[in-house]
Amino acid sequence: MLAERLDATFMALADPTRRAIIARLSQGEASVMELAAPFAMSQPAISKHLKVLERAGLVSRGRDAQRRPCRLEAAPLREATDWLERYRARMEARFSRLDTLLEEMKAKEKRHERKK
Amino acid sequence: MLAERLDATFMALADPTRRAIIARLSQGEASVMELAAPFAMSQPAISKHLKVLERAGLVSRGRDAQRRPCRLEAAPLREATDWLERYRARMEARFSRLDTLLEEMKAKEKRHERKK
DNA sequence: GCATTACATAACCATCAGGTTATAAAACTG
DNA sequence: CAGTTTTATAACCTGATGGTTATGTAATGC
Repeated sequence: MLAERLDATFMALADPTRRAIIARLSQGEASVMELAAPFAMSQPAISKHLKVLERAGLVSRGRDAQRRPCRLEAAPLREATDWLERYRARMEARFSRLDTLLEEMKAKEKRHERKK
Repeated sequence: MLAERLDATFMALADPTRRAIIARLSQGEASVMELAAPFAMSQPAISKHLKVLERAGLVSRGRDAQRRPCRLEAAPLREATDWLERYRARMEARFSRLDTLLEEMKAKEKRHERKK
């Protein structure tokens, strides 16, 4: 289901370490050691973060001798962007259609009804 | 700091109930009761979700008698989208520049170096 | 075969997220 | 003023997150 993928994707994106890993991987593959280097954090911690990213489908891994190179996957990023864009568009459409005014009128009306 | 706002925003988006609330609010303001209605969940639970959304700046609230109407805010949605787009673009640029091939060549070279 | 490198897994711990019920508070209603 | 509606807060529980250290495992190099 889409909802669960979005759960996993947004959850994965909600951590600065994981976003930094994504930023790094957007410039090309990297091994776990390479990814861990910039952080003041143990290697298992990075492995855990990678598993979270993998679970969300954001990262896939290959094999090169002992290394497990990580590659960024586009699909979940696209799904997340699509979701955001959809509701941003909907909101802005409402705004530009001046529904805001209509809405306020309706709100005042409701208030009136309740008072009656 | 930007990172903390992104933390809060993505974290807020990582829950299906909160995404449903955002979807609802993209069509106009709503009170807490109205937002709670579709869910099999207590009112305090919804209030908590709203507080999370508010902390991320995704939702702001007004006052109409006892009601606290919720309004969706565009800024954090835009920041989140921008972040996603940035790295998606970077990744796709790399792809279309055929860096993938260069990368594989470099990878093989490295493997060679290590073996030497 | 043995040591090394790169990574994964297990066990553990503290904190937080997401829900509950019960209660308080704030504003209207009659 | 008393009662109702709407929302917030407090106290509590359970399970998941994010980190640690210690250990296991798979592939390579000598």
